[in-house]
Amino acid sequence: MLDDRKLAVLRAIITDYVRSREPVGSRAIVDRYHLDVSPATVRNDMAVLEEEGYIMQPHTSAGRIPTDKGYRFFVDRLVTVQPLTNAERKAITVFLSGAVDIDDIVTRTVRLLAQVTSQVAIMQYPILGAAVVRRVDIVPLHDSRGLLIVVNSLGKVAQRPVNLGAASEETLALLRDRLNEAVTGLGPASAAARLADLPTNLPPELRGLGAAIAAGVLEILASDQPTRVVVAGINNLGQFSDEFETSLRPVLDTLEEQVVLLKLLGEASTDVMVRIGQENEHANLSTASVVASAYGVDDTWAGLGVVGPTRMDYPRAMASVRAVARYVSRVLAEG
Amino acid sequence: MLDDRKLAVLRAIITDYVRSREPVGSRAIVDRYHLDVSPATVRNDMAVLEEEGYIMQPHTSAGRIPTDKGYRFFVDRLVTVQPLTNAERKAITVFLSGAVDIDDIVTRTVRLLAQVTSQVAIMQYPILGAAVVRRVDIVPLHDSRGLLIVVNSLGKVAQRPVNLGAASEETLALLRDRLNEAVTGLGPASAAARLADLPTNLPPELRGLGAAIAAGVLEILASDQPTRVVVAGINNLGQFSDEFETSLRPVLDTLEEQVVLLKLLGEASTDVMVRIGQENEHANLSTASVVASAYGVDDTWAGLGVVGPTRMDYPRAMASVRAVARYVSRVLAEG
DNA sequence: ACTAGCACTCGGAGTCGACGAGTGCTAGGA
DNA sequence: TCCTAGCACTCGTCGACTCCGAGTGCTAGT
Repeated sequence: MLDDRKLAVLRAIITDYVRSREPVGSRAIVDRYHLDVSPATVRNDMAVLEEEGYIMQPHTSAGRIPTDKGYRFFVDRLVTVQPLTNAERKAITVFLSGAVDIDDIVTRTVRLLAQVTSQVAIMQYPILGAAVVRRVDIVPLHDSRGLLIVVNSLGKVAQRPVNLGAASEETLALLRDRLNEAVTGLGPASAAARLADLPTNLPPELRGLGAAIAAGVLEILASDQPTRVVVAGINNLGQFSDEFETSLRPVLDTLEEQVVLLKLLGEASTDVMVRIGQENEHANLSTASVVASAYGVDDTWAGLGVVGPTRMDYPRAMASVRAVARYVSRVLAEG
Repeated sequence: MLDDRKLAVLRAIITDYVRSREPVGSRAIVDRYHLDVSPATVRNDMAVLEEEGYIMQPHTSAGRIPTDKGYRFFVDRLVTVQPLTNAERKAITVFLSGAVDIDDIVTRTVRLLAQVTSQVAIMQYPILGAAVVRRVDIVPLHDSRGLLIVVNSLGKVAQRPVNLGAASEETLALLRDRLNEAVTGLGPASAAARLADLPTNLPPELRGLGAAIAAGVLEILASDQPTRVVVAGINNLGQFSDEFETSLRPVLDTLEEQVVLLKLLGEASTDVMVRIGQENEHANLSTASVVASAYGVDDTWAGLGVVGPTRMDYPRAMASVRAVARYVSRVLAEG
């Protein structure tokens, strides 16, 4: 149905249109890609491609532009993801290796991705479900206020305020030791189970406080799930100010909505996922494409990717997203 | 020089222009503000105002629009900052009071500000210089990797990776105790001084590790200064897509540059600071205005504010920024 | 000091036609 | 059967032109 030349024509149309944002005509194709046929032949091929829904004419007497379906076909069948250049790999590793903690890793990664793709980058905080608790701490601040701190094996530090009443430093030290004995080295689920028993093993006068603290730690363990999404490179949308024709308003709106972004990234696969235009569930993104991948360690994955106009350099975006996902996974595993 | 009526005319021009984004003519003013004079009289006044540089004509036969100088005069002399409505106050307190930690306070505040002003909101992380160290912790993760954690009296938790070599848990417990004895209750400066002595008070075989750890804690204390800036409400720029006529690209670019934003906010005063158009040092912001205020507790202040087109509802923005700064200061002081 | 009247300016919207890129179709050739 | 040359046709873009009206500045009069 689609012979090699037709595929070449489709590829040429997409490539040129991505570069120039202008409809591509038959003559331009034979010129720039020296196919050894005449424009008329290409026109016939284009008629077929249009019939099949891969390309369309914005106006009767204009060249063709790719449809969502065309991009999809291109991504599925015509793309060979080229690996990044050595310089790019180098830049990535250098940039990521300087990070001092998890927050920093995330910030750097998302900025890096925005920069190498010249698109808006989004990244979900790592999901740390598989991590085990390394330490629990109770820190008095002032009056009866205090802070519960939980550190896990991946270096993630979570905290929550707690009311300590009039407990003495000795009392807190005791509680702290008991807590650490109970949960250190356990995953969230088993730690939660142990916490339930904690108050019963305490002297009666400490049970109230112990229960409050156990509840606080439980909250921390539970609240680990709804991770945040970080965005970078919104300035890159500037270059497309006329791209998202109905102004880029809806896209900006969407980028502010954590929930939508989380959902987007939740669909990321271990390789590379591409959602093109209308394929996105969210109406605001019907003129946008998302390229995302999963990253993480062990069996817990979170998403990361870029958002841009459907007219996007998919091979490049896919390569960059995949590379960054791999490198950040490695950094997480090591650090 | 400028009698009452001329001031009224200036105020009318600014008010109408902010609403409609269209040049304001003499007839429109007498109609909408029932001054009891004829359009011709207003025209004479406008001629004077233009001579003085407060307003200008975009085209020979168009109405007038305010200049930066006109806005400046308006802000300095004509604005009476109305307090917020009760509903607004209520919304602010409710929204902020649900925060669980400092990160959360910042995130909520900046979103809130973006929402009530319908502009882009920016907020510097609180400067915690006056806080005292509450606890230092050393947490082994795996292999020789570990994490240093410093908690201060405001509940801010800072962390940094550290290489622990082959130290046993007992060794770490000893170091931990010594560290806490040394610096708990001290401000950053005096804590830093004590840290220098720490290794000399240790058994010889621990001095190396002790020095490494002391250095890490010092880093944490020192790195507290270059605080981050958080941005929210970029989607609100959508409504001004034709406002920043040369596209909003430069503004978006600037919003991604932490350094510039920090500098902007560094100038915030305890009441409200307004920078209009060209008054901004950064060239990218020459068509934008910044309304900022300082917030904080004790004697340490950080900045928070909004960025928008020079055509901005200054009275409203000023009132909102001031109110939010005050409420968040209160929340910080309490929590 | 204000106002009525008037000539003038100039941007915006609408019309028109030339231009050209690109098409689809048909007839002829490998 | 597939490709090509040629050609008539479509239609969007661009510049030139006109018209309209909002808004002005000025002058003379109250």
